[in-house]
Amino acid sequence: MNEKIAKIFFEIASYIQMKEDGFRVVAYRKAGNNIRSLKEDIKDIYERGGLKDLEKIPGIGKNIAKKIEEYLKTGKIKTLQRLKKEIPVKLNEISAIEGMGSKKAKVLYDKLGIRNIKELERAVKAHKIAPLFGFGEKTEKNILQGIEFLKKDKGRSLLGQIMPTVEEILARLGSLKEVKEISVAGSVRRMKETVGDVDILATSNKPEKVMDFFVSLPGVVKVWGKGKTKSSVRMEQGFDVDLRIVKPESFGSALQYFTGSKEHNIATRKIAISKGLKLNEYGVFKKDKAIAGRTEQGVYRAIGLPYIPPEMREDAGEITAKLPQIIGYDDIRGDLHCHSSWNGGEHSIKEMAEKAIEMGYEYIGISDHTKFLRIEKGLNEKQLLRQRKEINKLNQELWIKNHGFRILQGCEANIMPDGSLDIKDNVLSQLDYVIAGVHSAMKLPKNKMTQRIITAMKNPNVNIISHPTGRLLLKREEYEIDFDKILRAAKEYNVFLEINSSPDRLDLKDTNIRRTKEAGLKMVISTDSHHKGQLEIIKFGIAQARRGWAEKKDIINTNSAKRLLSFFK
DNA sequence: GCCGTTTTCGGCCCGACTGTTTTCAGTCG
Repeated sequence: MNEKIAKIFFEIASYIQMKEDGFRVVAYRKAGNNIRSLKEDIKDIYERGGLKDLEKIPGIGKNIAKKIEEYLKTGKIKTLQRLKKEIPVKLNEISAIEGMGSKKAKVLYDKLGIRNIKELERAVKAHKIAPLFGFGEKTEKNILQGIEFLKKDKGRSLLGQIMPTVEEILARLGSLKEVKEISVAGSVRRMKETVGDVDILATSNKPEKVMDFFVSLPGVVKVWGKGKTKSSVRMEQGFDVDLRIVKPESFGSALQYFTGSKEHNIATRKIAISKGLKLNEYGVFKKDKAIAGRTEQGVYRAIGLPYIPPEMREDAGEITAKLPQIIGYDDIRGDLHCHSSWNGGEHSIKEMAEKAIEMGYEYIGISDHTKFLRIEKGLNEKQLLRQRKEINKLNQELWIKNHGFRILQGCEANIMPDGSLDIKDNVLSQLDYVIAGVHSAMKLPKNKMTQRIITAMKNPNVNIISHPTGRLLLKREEYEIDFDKILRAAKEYNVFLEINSSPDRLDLKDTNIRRTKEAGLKMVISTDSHHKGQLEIIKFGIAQARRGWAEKKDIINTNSAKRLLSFFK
């Protein structure tokens, strides 16, 4: 519910912004952000304490509290409906294009009557945009590029966005006594960074009952089809879920078949054929006799292959190669990229550390933004040194010592366009480690961008490059860099590349992870948490590392703090 | 629209970058 209500307030803010740039816009955005990061469902808060408790949430006053109540009671908010009626522009759609916001959308609507992407695309192609005041040739080109980019990923969602819903569906179905076995399949099981639809597989002696339950799950907005073996629904977040019920003796082979990838399946079927066998979703067959199918392990064994983890099933050599022992989901011993309340985040260093201890970590690295990033309340030299003192003090406290835990201090310094950092070296050298990252001027030409990052790597204080290629999934391309040159420099200057676990980054991506590993370099898996709950997204970074065939030894934060720090020497 | 050991009114919201302009608005982080 929180995410849904937060989105509505962001939407209201954007519609208001079409007309005016005022503090109301900021207020609605702030409310949206605060609702999004609530630990408790806002519905529960309301049901327990009514309007009064809603108003206790920072950024939420009388007015917005009332709107939340209105939504919880009626399922809509009149203000938003009125705004949409007044300006019938699909703002969500248009502002999904990089570089497009409320103001530009307003001009396009006023001058050309453009209401959605389709009309916008037509206008761009007819060159009606460039002559408008404030627009031009470049804008036209950028819009077209943005639209193409959106189309390419149309219908796909971020894995991290849908995962909570998937896990909930699995839990609900799994709790039915009629369900024997259950598993997610498809690209979700392969932990692909974006997914089209969700496939779930189950066995049951009462399929009708399970299907009845499935199509009436909370959040289902449309039932595409419902049968005894397959049902398909649309969830309110905009993705589809298929549930298939198969016979127990075929569960393994069906799981193998529906997990894919398609290319991996073609390759495995060829292997089967070469051994005089037949592999399909019902099992592995010798002549007409099933010799496997009950379990996935059995299927791979029957065709003479080792068990291949789902994350590796992309026909990227996994069939023929000697499989590495890829990193496990429990191998990480600490998180090095975490922001604290010093950056305006919700949680103090202590709270972040407590969460890390709860997760079984041995250390946490606090790496707050530095001064160039004003909006993130970036720290200056003085503040970093003050933070150093606070961390030293915390490390002396019993609750930390008793856990053998340690807080490390880093920072995430900004790499300026010339490759310099925004913090003086004599301060950087007093931290336990330094992350450097690009947060501005992302459209530099390839050689300049490459040189910029390499210059930063040359700084002897720099240990890690955060989100090295700058991509934002479904939104922004990587910036142009010569990745091989970056790898060579990383080796020469002993710098580690980050695998950023944020579901919209996952940067490095799987193929770059593999290249990095093959170049003989180690990496670090981090969350870039701005909130203690986000420490849990490490699983998406680990998944990406597994997709890139990284082993435990390739990831430096699978080591103890002591060993880890020795890598930075 | 929210907020208050200065306050119930008057602050809050910064800077770089881009693509437009010829001094700046819009967007993004």
